[in-house]
Amino acid sequence: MAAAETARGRIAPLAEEDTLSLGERAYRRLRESIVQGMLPAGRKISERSLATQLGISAQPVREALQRLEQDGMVITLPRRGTVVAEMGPAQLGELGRIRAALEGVAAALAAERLDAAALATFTSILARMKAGTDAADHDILDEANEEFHALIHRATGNLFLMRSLASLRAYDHLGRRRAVGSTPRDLPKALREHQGIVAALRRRDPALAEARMRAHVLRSLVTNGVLSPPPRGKRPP
Amino acid sequence: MAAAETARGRIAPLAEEDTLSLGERAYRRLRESIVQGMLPAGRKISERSLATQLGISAQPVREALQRLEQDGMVITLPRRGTVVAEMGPAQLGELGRIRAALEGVAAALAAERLDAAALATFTSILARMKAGTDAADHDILDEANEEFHALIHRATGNLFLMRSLASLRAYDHLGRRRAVGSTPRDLPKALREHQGIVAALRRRDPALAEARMRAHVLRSLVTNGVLSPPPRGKRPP
DNA sequence: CATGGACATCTGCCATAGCAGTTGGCAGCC
DNA sequence: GGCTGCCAACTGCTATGGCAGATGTCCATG
Repeated sequence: MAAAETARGRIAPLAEEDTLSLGERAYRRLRESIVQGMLPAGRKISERSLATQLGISAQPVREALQRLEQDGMVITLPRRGTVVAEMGPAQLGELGRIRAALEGVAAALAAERLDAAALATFTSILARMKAGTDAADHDILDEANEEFHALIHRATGNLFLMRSLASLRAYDHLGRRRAVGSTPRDLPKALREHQGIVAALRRRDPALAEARMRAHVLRSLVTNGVLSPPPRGKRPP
Repeated sequence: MAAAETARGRIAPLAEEDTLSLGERAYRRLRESIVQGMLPAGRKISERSLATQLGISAQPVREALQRLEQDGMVITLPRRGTVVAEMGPAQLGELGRIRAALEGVAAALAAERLDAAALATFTSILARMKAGTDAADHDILDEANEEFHALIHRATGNLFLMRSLASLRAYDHLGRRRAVGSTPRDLPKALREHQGIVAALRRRDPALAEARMRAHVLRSLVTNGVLSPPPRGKRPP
């Protein structure tokens, strides 16, 4: 992340590398700037000034801000301004629970539509997860985990689901900060959960895949500190 | 009820009906046109021609189309055009299952945050539902049902959830068409489900409220024909 | 008749300019 | 000093124009 490395709140101009639209690039840049910590909550954002900072017009910036508002990351009051939304622990927890539910539905849909090629890819991903777990290599684990979920999302073929989950996963890096160094020894637990999900997918059992995926995401959120209590049912035995 | 009815000397805020932005109005108009059946699937939409039809500029139309693409209702191919997305029964079913999951999360969150005033409102809504069920009055039932869910959504206080559910509920009128005249006699069943959900909310039992809400939405989708099979568990005792 | 290439025309995308509503502050009055 | 009203400087919002890329047609060429 060398390009966007500037003073706090300052956004570097957009590089003209890709063929993506300016609005799309501005959207990704801004979302990254928010979840990374620059552009803190409550910060005022002006279409014009931000446009000059990015070296583009105000129109693509406006589109990016509207998409960010759809994601809940900014709030714009008509004729008054746009500010970065406050994201307290409570709201992060709610978004986590929403994401857990959606990941569950995605797993259920994937269990019905997955083809052989995707199932084979899971074998490779699980192998890398095993290696990363044994070596306690967080880089490998994060990358494999990303592919794991992305593969499931893609397998659903549902654009709405993919878009929603992409928006929600962006919040991950916001709530994970405090627990970055912890992750004591529940890495094997996460591995077993992933294996269990893949097993359910192979059996083409939507209900089981959904239950396991949802439980996995919820537990992951708990160990990462964004979801404080295990929301256990009221029957403790 | 007079809108400006406040304390002596107090002036009520202005209603914000027609102060909506052109982009927002174009978005709602287009979404309505799609779910109502005009603008059928595959129809090409041009920013410019649509702008002249609406009597506005191309920029607000563009914003509306982008939001519709986020909702999955249109697909725009860069430099080639924007077309109304195909919404087959399979996709409508998927969106229904997504919505069922999100409504469940909304019910769970509402069970934790609901205040006394909202709980009192549920009593009134349930009474109207009872009356509508006895009279088999679909207009009353639809309106009460709308308020029922909207109240739960609002109680969560989660903007992301509310936006997503608002987008998903728009598809309802797309899939319900064939079953409009049927609705044989499961109206009492829907009433009991609503009552059960409210009971769970009163007990502040998030897990129970979620399970009941999700089951209610899924069954509603089945009787409306958008979700064909009852996705029963694989143990048919 | 079949085929290929140039041109008119369409598309989404972006830049510029100006509008109307909001805010903050400063002068002027009580 | 405290309050009122005005003005300049913002803000988001919209209109207009023009850009490059994609499409379809038509004529020249084999």
